[in-house]
Amino acid sequence: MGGSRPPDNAYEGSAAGRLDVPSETKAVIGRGTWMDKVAHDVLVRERGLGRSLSMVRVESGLGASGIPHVGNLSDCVRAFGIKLALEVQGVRSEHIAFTDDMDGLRKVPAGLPDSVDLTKYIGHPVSRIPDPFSCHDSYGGHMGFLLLDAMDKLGVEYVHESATENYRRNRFARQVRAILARSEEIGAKIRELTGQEKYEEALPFFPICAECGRIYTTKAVSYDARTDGVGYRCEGAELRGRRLEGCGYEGEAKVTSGEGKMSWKVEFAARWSALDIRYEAYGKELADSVRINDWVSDEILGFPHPYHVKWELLLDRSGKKISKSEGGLVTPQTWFRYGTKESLVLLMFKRIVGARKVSIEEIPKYMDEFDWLEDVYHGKARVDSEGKLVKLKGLYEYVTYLKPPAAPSQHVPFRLLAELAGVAPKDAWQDYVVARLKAYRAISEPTPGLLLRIEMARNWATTAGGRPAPVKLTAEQRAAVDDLAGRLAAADSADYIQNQIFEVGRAHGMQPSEFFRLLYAILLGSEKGPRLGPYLYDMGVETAVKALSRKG
RNA sequence: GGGCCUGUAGCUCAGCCAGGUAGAGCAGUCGGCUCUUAACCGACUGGUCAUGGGUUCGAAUCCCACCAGGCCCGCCA
Repeated sequence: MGGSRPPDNAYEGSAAGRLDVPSETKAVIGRGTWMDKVAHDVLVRERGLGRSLSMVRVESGLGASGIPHVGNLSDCVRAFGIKLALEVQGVRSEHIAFTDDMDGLRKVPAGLPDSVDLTKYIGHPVSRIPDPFSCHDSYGGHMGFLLLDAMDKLGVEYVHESATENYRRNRFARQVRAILARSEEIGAKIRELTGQEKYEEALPFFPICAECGRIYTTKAVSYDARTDGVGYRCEGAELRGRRLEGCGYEGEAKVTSGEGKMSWKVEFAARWSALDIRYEAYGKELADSVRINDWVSDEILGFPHPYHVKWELLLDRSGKKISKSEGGLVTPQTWFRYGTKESLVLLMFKRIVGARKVSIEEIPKYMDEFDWLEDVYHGKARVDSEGKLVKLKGLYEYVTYLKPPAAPSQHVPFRLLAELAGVAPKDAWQDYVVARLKAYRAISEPTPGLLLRIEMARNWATTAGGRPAPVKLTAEQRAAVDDLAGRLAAADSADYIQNQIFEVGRAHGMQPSEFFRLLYAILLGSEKGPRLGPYLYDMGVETAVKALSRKG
């Protein structure tokens, strides 16, 4: 494959990430989703390159420098989706999840336990920093675990690799030697492609300082091919606008024994080559790094770079990039409190192009959309065209990892569940919701799956929806509410309470609708709510009186 | 300096990645469910798909240009 030119020269800025389909293919590829399209394009390209298709590996990267959020996870889940799509096309495939745990800690994220003073570990490889949660062998181990745990919960298959392990076992020996031997050429190329001048001076390798243990403060200045040694000085660096002073140590690190790592500008290429990766997606913030890595892979390592898809970053609800170091991020673990795994996988599989806003508020939408997809798949919901039907069925099949259940589950709109669960009496919310659903004839008996959803809906409604703020009442309103509270003591049925509300309202010169709004404001913090008679009755007379008597 | 995303009904958005008669929810209007909020049911109203070109039998969708808002890169990994 030496001189063969890859069909898409991503480092020239052309086709990377685009989904052009050859115009002659009108037939549906695979199951008709973007993943099938990508898998198809990967295979077309691989055939053009003449590479073996006995195993087509895809890779995703796992950041280990902070609490992983949904955006980090989506790269892994989508890579798994591509693996499934490749298998649909009849080739064997494997998903490598690669943890970047040799990376240095750049900033202490907010919201971590203070059992470890992390500020003194700034610049250290995260696999050599103690775990502030004290449950894993290192900081990086903990963060990596959170991602692997989320994948396990989602049922995503992967083969885990860690940077630390790979360097220790000297898995990149051939690549690192080839890169360092031609570092001058690479430095010039980096400057040409990105304007970054740094690697005209320094080698693209970061030794871990033998003296102070930090990795980003060192500058590699020489390479001896006979000894595999890199000479370096610990001279400090700019990290996120702040100066990190070096310790001044000068020494030599072996590139073959885990005493340092390559810069990201060349490390991806080394990984692709060493692990034989044929596909890897990337976020747009890495576009420049990927262009250089493609060139390094092709020209320095003689390994035609993997096919790429570029995804837009996931955004928070205000449209900003999700940041690990700021609060309010949606972790996979948070999502699972409010939504099913299918809802999260749907979010990730639905589209690859375009930005996605990710926030807790969106969860009901994905819950309901999954149910709808399930109905479409099982022929219980109509779709306008045959083409759309094929694609939607395909999407459903991928969300269920190509093992769709024989029959749809019990469907109740999630917002209805949330509404009911949110207003339900605190000590009997599940019974209350189930009783209401039966009354609405939404269900006859709840399945375990539905009970789980009710719990998620309650979490969603009580946490994400917020609690009612105290209401300020006029003297007249207070009198009316107190009057009602007084009459509740004698209540022996839901209907009685319902009727009393009307009577009390009128007795105090209010329109019924006005009085109802007032009561909803006091009880629920909203203008609307469930039928009040049964609600107050279910709540229990004493509790109801207490709730109504609460002073604003 | 380079690149990306977003712009569709009053509001929030879907549809765009593989072109085939513009959609949903909410809001509004009218009606039904015998006082009633919720829920539900029926109907109605509402969009030159930011703008201008191009390709096509056919464009919200593909291409080019342009306007507006936002983001990423040009420290670093």
